[in-house]
Amino acid sequence: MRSRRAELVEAARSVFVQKGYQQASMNDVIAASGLSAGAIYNHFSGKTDIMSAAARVDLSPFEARKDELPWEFVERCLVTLRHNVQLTRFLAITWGEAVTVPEVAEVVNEQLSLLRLRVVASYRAWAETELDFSPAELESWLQVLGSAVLSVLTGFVVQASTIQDFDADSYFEFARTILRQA
Amino acid sequence: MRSRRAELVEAARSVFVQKGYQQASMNDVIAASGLSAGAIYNHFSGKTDIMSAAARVDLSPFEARKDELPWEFVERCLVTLRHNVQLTRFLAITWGEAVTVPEVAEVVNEQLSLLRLRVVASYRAWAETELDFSPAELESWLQVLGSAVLSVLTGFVVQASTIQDFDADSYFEFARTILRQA
DNA sequence: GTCTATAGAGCGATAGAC
DNA sequence: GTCTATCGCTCTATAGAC
Repeated sequence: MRSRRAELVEAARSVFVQKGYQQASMNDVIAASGLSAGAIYNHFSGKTDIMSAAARVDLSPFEARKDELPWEFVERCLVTLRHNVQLTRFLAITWGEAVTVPEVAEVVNEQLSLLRLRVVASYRAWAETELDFSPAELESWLQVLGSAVLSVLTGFVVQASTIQDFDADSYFEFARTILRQA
Repeated sequence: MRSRRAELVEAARSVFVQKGYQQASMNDVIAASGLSAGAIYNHFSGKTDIMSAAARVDLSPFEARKDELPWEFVERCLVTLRHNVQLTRFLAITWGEAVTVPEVAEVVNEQLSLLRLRVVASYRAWAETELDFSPAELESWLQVLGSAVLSVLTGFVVQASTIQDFDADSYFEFARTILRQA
């Protein structure tokens, strides 16, 4: 059974994704939770506190599976985003909020850095058995590829959220081209 | 000489980039402009109106020059962003705001679509003299390349704004690799 | 076209009962 | 741990003088 705190975070997130963090009022969050002001403030110190908790989305769908090739992993991340419009919207909102709210910035930095680590680890494991790089070459190659993958993922989120006639198919074709060129 | 309206938009933008659109109050904007509430509301119908005006940033640095190769054009866009941290931050904030504020969404959609058109036009002009595509192949290739370039640019904005130890050099190396593979 | 003053609503957060 | 009631403040926007 889910903890009350997790329940409140989920309610808050559903409000933030519709209205944005700042335009959503605590009354909105309270109404969505089905509880009362007192209940919320017993679990969170204030609005910023619940904002940073909401920003910490579940990253378990963005974890490489065993025996999954690096580009399969990344493409699965993209597919997850494509099929979860609410999540994609929420990420775009959150990244914008991170620029001006330090508590959100901390969470976003943490999560994007973790995602980069996972991507790099996936490519490293593959490269060590399949490619013939010197250690220095390998690290440099991994840095560049980390930038590439993060760009593919963040680019998808921004464009899918803001461009009206966004062409996801062209985007996937581009992504596949990038990811496989080892 | 700059119009009063443009002056007010500039003041508003300097506030929004520091505090975010919603957290900035009209009093903040009024103070930054050096004028008064009455003056602002004489030129704008309300806060949303001045927000959408501020979101419409100057795109003239993101225009291809004559005889500029496509990847030179895109790399110059990246360099412009790299050297203008305030602009990069502001774009990240604005794209987040676009998700929940229709008036901002309209501007962002318009500007990113224009940018894509410019990129595609630049690559098309080059491809027509240098490459040997059939018309159908060319259009498909341009779509994919448009996605690639927009991803490079939006990815830079998001990562530079949110990742603490963002490595711009690796990013540029990745970008150059992408853009030149025709 | 710009000013000052303020209306009127909504905000985040708290107190105290249960 | 959750409730209701409410405080004190800030917000956007307007009115009316100049």
